[in-house]
Amino acid sequence: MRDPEATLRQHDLPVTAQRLAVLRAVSRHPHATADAVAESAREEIGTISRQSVYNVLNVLTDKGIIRRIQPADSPARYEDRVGDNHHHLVCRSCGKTEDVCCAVGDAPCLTAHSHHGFKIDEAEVIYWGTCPACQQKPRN
Amino acid sequence: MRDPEATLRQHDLPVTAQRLAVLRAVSRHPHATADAVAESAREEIGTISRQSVYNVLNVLTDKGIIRRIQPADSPARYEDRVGDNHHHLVCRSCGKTEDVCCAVGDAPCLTAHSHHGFKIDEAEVIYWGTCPACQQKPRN
DNA sequence: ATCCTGATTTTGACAAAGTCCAAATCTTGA
DNA sequence: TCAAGATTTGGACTTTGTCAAAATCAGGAT
Repeated sequence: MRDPEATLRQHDLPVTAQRLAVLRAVSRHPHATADAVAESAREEIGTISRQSVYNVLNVLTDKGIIRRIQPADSPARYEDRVGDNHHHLVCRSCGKTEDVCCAVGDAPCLTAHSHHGFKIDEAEVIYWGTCPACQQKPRN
Repeated sequence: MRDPEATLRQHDLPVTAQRLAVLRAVSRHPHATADAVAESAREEIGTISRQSVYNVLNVLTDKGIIRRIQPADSPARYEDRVGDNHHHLVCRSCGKTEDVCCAVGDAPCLTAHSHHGFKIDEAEVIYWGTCPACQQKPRN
């Protein structure tokens, strides 16, 4: 993220230490959970309440400044890479998450066309697998 | 589901009233939540503990007899349509869920190929949108 | 048909991830 | 510098699900 402060102002959000810290934490740690964001933010500004972390993450998500992803069996994760339609690759065993550029973003199966009368606005793809590190470890 | 009892036996699962009731509930109500399954099962057999509902749903899922889907902002949902690679269409507003046959199941973007060294075993797709009923209602 | 053994069910406590609310504090614009 | 409205905080609470121990049940052997 270029300039967190400018980003906040552009979206008419008062600039606070908490918001800057959370925004930078998300920027530094793509796919971090709220908990991890809180930890990272605390390293920067000393202290921030759990509720504020959620408040900030929610408002940033609502404004489209960050994106929330919610894979099964994982708390929500956040990233500041927004505006493209990239997808995710998640390790079933440890939760490690990687970005994946959709090779054929406009393939028929991913195009938001009408089905059952729904107005479709997004096709979300999650690739499930096992990361290199977990492939080594004995399967528990 | 053809014969719930036979299905249980085929998987070496002792047949119990609770398992039959849960299995039939999932069959009758595709995409039902654990809570909805419990309600439906109770209509059939009078009473079943919350824990048993979870026990049964978990064992059936582990055996591959039913499938669990976990869309963002929704409790887990269950369906007995397994073995094909169909995807889901979910209403952002009310959670209504529909099955979607992937038009191009083997499109490059959905093929489980290697990325970042991960061993990929599944590509999960969720289409997000607004269902017909919610398109009518005023947007709150 | 009855009994034994291991599996299943039940009950109640517990855990994780978030949200709600009211009071205190801070940002911003005048 | 100040007031007004927005943000932050702390604590209680909710939802969804799991853990553990005791009670009960299913299925095979007698």
